[in-house]
Amino acid sequence: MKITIADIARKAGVSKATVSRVLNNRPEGVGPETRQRIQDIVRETGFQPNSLARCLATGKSASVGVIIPDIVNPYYSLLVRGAEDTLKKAGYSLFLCNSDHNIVKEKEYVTVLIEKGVDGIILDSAESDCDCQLELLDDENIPYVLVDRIIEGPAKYPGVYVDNRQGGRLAASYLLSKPGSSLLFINGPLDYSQSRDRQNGVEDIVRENGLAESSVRIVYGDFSIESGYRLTKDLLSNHHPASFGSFPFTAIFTANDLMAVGALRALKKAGISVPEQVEIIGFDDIELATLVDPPLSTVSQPAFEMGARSAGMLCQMMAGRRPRTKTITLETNLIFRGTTRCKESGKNCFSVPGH
Amino acid sequence: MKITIADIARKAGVSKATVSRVLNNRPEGVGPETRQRIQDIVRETGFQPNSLARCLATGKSASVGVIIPDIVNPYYSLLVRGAEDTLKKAGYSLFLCNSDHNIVKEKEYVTVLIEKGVDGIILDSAESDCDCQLELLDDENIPYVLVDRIIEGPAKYPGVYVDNRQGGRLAASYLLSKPGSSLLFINGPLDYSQSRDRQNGVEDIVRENGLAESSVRIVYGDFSIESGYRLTKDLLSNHHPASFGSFPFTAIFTANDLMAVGALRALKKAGISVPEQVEIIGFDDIELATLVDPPLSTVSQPAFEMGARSAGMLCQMMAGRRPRTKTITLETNLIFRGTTRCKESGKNCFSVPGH
DNA sequence: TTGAAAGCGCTAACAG
DNA sequence: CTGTTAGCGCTTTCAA
Repeated sequence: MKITIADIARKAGVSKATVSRVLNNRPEGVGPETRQRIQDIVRETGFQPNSLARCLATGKSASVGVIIPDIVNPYYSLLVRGAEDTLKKAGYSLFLCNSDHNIVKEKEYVTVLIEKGVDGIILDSAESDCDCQLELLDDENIPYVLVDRIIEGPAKYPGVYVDNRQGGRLAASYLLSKPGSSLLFINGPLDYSQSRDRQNGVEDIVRENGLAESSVRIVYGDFSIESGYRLTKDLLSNHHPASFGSFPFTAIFTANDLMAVGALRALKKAGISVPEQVEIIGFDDIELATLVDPPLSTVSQPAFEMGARSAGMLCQMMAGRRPRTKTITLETNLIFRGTTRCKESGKNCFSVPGH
Repeated sequence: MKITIADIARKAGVSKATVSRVLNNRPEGVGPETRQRIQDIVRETGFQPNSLARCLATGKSASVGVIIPDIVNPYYSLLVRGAEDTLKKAGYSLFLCNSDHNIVKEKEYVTVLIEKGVDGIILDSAESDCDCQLELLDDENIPYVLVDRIIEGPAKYPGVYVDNRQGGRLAASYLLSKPGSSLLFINGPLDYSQSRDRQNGVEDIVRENGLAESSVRIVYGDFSIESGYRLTKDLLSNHHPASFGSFPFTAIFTANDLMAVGALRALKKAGISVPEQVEIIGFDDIELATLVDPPLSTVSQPAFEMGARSAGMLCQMMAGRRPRTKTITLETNLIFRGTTRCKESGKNCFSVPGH
């Protein structure tokens, strides 16, 4: 950071103000040949303005913070990618922050980001019942948009979500459509709003179709492959030992793909064929879903788009415009692959046999 | 960004300088009770110093840029995670930049980062024969460390790499250890230094053991699952059609895990059993490697550690110390899983049968 | 059309 | 121990 605007001004025999004007492409206030001369000098010298100084002067930093639980999780890395792409187009840089699902780290990051003078924040919060970070942001008047995880509170916060309840409905409604079907729902921890919503979705279906309570059993994993495996295996061994090769449910729905992969593995190991004997539907549609054998049917979440949309919304807010809508809810989609008997969304998979 | 150091100073009845001293925990120069009083006021008011202003004054920004090809690739996200963790500990924030393997974008980002006043840059470069970005950095006297990809040039650049040649040797030496073995090496594009090095490694083994040239065949994919699949399939169908269920090589080595997954799939589809008929070794050790069936044996790269080490090195440089070593080369490891007949590193898998 | 000057919020000598 | 005084590099009135 050697050469400054003052150097350019001196070389061009003008004032810093004039140089600043051409640097910022202000149409008025500079004669064409003066402008040209300055531009030439800038090019020759390879001068790069110090954006820190500019930010100090203007009060905006052209950077935003993105706080997510963990970039290593493909769902979040896709989301971040979506955000970065649209942010870059709008001229913003991105501070990446991994909270590890830890509300303390999350708050630390919010503080750091405020100090850095970010113009806005995209927050995938670690906790759904705590809005103290948001108070900070509100105090400082820094725009933010929530993503993925809903924070409950008196006020409605701007955010981009996916319709998790609808996703739950989609899966349950397919899996329970055939008479006599029964469902094992491996959900995530209930302190995630996503888990609660998805569960509401499957309960909707049970209720709306007047199904017996016993037709669905809900257990809780921790979103890991291992927990999906273990929970499924537990049911296999607790089941009557004589019935090796059978399973007490006709289908499994899991709150993410990783647990579905675990369940699939447990079933295969027990000699139960998928989807012939048991159908499986996951949630997320990560790349891995297409790579297991058979490829996993799943409820897809548009992670990239969520990142992009939240960034777009934030840009609006940073530009001073109130966004058109305070929250955006994206659709989920049921993707039929190899773990459901129905293989394509095109066919009418929901029709009850015999009708 | 409302309340400033001047406000605090006024409230405490001292000068800005004094407030600055306690803010920065300078031990000397402030009386204990003055210090206490100021700290109290800071706490009450929830004052957060503007780090932009601080940076302008000190000339350092406490942030570094990380440029990688694509955060969606699990290898890079792990690397970034490693960097972030150690950077955070040292008090730095991280600007994330995805270059998409595009040298133009990469240069853009280098420029942006310089303007942002980053204290340093970690660069996983998109091109191995272009060092013009580095000139920029050198001009500005901004420390940087290269990672993963070697940039050739007159000077040796500071960097953290993995011993790709050694990785190639490891795989080839196992795969070619048995008499009569032959190897299909599915490499990546040769304009990647990694590809060249890995190829050198397998060629080393051929030469050192006096094997026939024909014992290894090299083809080139693009690191995608699809290319691994296609390249393997080509060899299957070009092979004598009558010999369905056989393969012209006893083993496959691929330059990354994704292509190995593709190869595995092609083989399975052709009814060739892995590892009984053909052994496979990949490269990288991404999570997916453990999830395919059978789980993939592979040469592991310590992505997280590479990120962490490069960050550590950069911190040294940013602190003004020359790092102990200019380049760090990390070891690769051969991980035996299900696609090799040998299943554990513990056993002497390299012994020639009959000895 | 251009320049002078006053900051943006903080740090860092240098004096008291 | 504490205050004064300059800046850091750029933007932005307000005059000229």
